[in-house]
Amino acid sequence: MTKIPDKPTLDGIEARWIDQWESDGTYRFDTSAVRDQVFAIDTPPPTVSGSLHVGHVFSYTHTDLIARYQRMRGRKVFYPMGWDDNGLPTERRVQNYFGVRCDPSQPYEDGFQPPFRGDPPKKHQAIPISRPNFLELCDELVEMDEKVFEELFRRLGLSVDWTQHYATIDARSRRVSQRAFLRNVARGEAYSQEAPTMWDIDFRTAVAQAEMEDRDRPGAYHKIPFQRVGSEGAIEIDTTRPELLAACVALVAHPDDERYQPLFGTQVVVPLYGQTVEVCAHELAQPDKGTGIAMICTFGDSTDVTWWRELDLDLRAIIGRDGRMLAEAPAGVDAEAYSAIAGTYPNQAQRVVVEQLVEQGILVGEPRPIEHPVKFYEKGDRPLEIVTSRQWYIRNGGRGADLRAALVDRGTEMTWYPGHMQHRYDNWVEGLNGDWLVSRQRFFGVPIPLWYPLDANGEPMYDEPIAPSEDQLPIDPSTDVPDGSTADQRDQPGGFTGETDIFDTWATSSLTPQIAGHWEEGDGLFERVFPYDMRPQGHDIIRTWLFSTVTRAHHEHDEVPWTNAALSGWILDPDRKKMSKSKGNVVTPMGLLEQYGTDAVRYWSSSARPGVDTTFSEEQMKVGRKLANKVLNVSKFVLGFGDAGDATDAARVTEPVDLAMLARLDSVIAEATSAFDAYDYARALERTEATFWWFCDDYVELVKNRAYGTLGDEAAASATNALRIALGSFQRLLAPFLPFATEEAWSWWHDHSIHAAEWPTPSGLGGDESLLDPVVEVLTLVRRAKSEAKVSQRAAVDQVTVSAADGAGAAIEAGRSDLIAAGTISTLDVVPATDGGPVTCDVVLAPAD
RNA sequence: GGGCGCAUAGCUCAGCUGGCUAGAGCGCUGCCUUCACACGGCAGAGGUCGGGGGUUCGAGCCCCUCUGCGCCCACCA
Repeated sequence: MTKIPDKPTLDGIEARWIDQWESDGTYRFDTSAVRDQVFAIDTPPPTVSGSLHVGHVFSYTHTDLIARYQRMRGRKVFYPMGWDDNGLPTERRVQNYFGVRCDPSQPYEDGFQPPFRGDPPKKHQAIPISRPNFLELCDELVEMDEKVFEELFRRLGLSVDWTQHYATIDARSRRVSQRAFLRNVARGEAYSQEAPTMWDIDFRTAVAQAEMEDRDRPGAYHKIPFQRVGSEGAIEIDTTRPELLAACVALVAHPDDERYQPLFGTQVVVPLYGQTVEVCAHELAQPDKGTGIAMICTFGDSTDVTWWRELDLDLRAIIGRDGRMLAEAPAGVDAEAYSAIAGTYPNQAQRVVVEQLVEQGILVGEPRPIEHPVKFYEKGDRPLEIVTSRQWYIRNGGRGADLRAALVDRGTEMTWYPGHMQHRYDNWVEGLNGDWLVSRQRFFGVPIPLWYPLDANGEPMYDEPIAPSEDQLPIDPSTDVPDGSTADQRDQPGGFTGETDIFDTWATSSLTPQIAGHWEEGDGLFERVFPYDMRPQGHDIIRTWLFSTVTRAHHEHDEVPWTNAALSGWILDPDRKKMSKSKGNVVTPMGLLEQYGTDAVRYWSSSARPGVDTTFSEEQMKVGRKLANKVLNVSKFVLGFGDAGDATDAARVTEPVDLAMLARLDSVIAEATSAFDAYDYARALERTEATFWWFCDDYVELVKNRAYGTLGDEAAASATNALRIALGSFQRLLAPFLPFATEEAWSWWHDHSIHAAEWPTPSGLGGDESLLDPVVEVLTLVRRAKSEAKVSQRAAVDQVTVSAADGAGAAIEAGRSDLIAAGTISTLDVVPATDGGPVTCDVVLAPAD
């Protein structure tokens, strides 16, 4: 217990309590707790290489509200924190920050110093460095970034147990990720395959379906005739990608299309390049699109892949991994014609091809511009191409109806907040069109833990991968050697070669429950936390993080990884514009916390309903600051009555008015509790806050004279005990939202943290809640009379005549002495309302002195 | 093309299974420097609940329909 300050203030409150909580271990997880006592949270690991923004403050506050509530309900809260630091975003940030790029052909340089640490000049040419040097810089930058994130999250008051943290690149994460994958391989849930895949030509890596997005891009239909073989005439097709004519392997129309039925099975000649292709039939061809007949290229889009596979067509690839047209013309294609586009990018090739078509009089009419959706990697700048390569996949139902149905069912085994978010999950799973591509041709990530034997010719035998044993994990197959082999057998015929690909970041972050819970690490933690109680996350990553986590848990544990999914909404700019960057004064999360105070910013976050997109509002933060201030001031006032200490005596609360207040408080406790149980923290706050202001503005004003002792000791004791009981409840009801102000005020009369205190329960004293409304109504009418007369609220009143119906009249009688004191009233008469209408007042002010 | 969400005061939003006169905060207007709080308090003005139908004793809430905004998904000829 500390002394109540004369002038309570919110300034500097955060630093003090953050230190206190840390040294007291207030939020430390009890590792001896049994599963039933535990509330486990699968915290989203933020991408540390990204910038901090108010969205972090927003959604992480929501999780913390639930954590604090559950802790006060007596649950042992498992609330870890992770950092998502592996993967492409980190690589990109390292390149931009240090002015380097990874070139695996470079030798390692001991003690390498990058040319820059932050902000290389725009003209700077990135310096190529070795993969190990590059990874060292990744580690260095990630460590810096994580410090900044941790500082913000601590300042935000997150009740995280910081001893339970992980990073998706750390040894435990690599071990868990590799172990889970190897088990997938052993059970046949993961497999490798040489196949056409979506490919980003700038990052030079394969991309999964979940990471693709459509962007509208201008294009143009080009009408091109294909001469028929062995008969007169030509077939006209429309294409937006004339540069792929060299890759054309067939034409295709719908089998029911009468225009083309006579042509099925006949041959046509591809313009410019001369290869002969067949006219085929397939249901995916759309008669109403273009001319109703399309050219199939390997590969222009994913439909081409389907046609190629199902119609068993030739492969005539022309786009390489670097996105350029291959140097050599494919089989059957006129080499001289092809040489005009060899080595160019697709957009350059298109210009060349269209010129040739025009010069030779082949193109029919003018190209017709259109706007059409084009597939992009969500982090990429140029359209995805389709390139054939060997990749690893994990089955996710995209190629199997049974698994797909099972994963849809998993969605029904958890409760979604808000409920309609489940539609997005169903939508996504049901729309999958391939298994989950987990391998990436990148550098900073968890290595795929496999080697391949090399045959006598030095060719890898991909179907017979060599796996390490689980006790060897984590490994890096590019430096580690499989059991029974020696380092000098690496890359030698008859020897082995290491897998060079790494996992996509989602392949590891899909295992956050296993990583945070120390799955198979032998310390018994996992059994205490899995399946988790809550997965909080943004609705934008349902198709990635949420779905992939469900998939991994389904394969490994045959269970859902958690029972409740809580989805956060987005932050919108008040002007519906880009968040303030253009306005010069960038809004940084830390700046907001410093300007308004943490509690105020948390209040704004807390007032947003779960899953609802919310306007960024500094006004709301001001309101929050006001509320936090009020908590301090009313606490000081209430605790100023009577003895110090936390003792209250409910038995001494005897006045009907006081019992009525506690009855109202009981209702609010019940409402807030059930709202929190349904993850609706915003409703809990709204109900609590409204009642708290009513308590401060009306109830306290009404009874404070009595509390001072003007009506005797018994009456005073009733008021002061009721005030203290209510104060203790309000402080605890508000504690999840305003952890700092409530802790401060609580400390004035308690020895232990409010955040370890028990969630309030209804007093059950049986007061009549309806009693106070008529009393407060009279108080308001008296205040109005004074306000309209433009006199001080302290001004004396000679006579108040209240007209009220029976019930209201009785209530007002119960509050008579408090009303007289609060309103400075000499005579208060209550008369029955003649028409049973609302309470009215005739107020006669005392003459001014 | 399929799916989902939103539309209530000038602004941001509550209004949970239909039920007294539709609420809050901000903003606005007026007043009060009252012994917890001027980072304050008191009071006031302000709404045909997006349009149109329907069910019902009764609709902001349920049904149909239209309009506008936003999001998710879909094979890019």
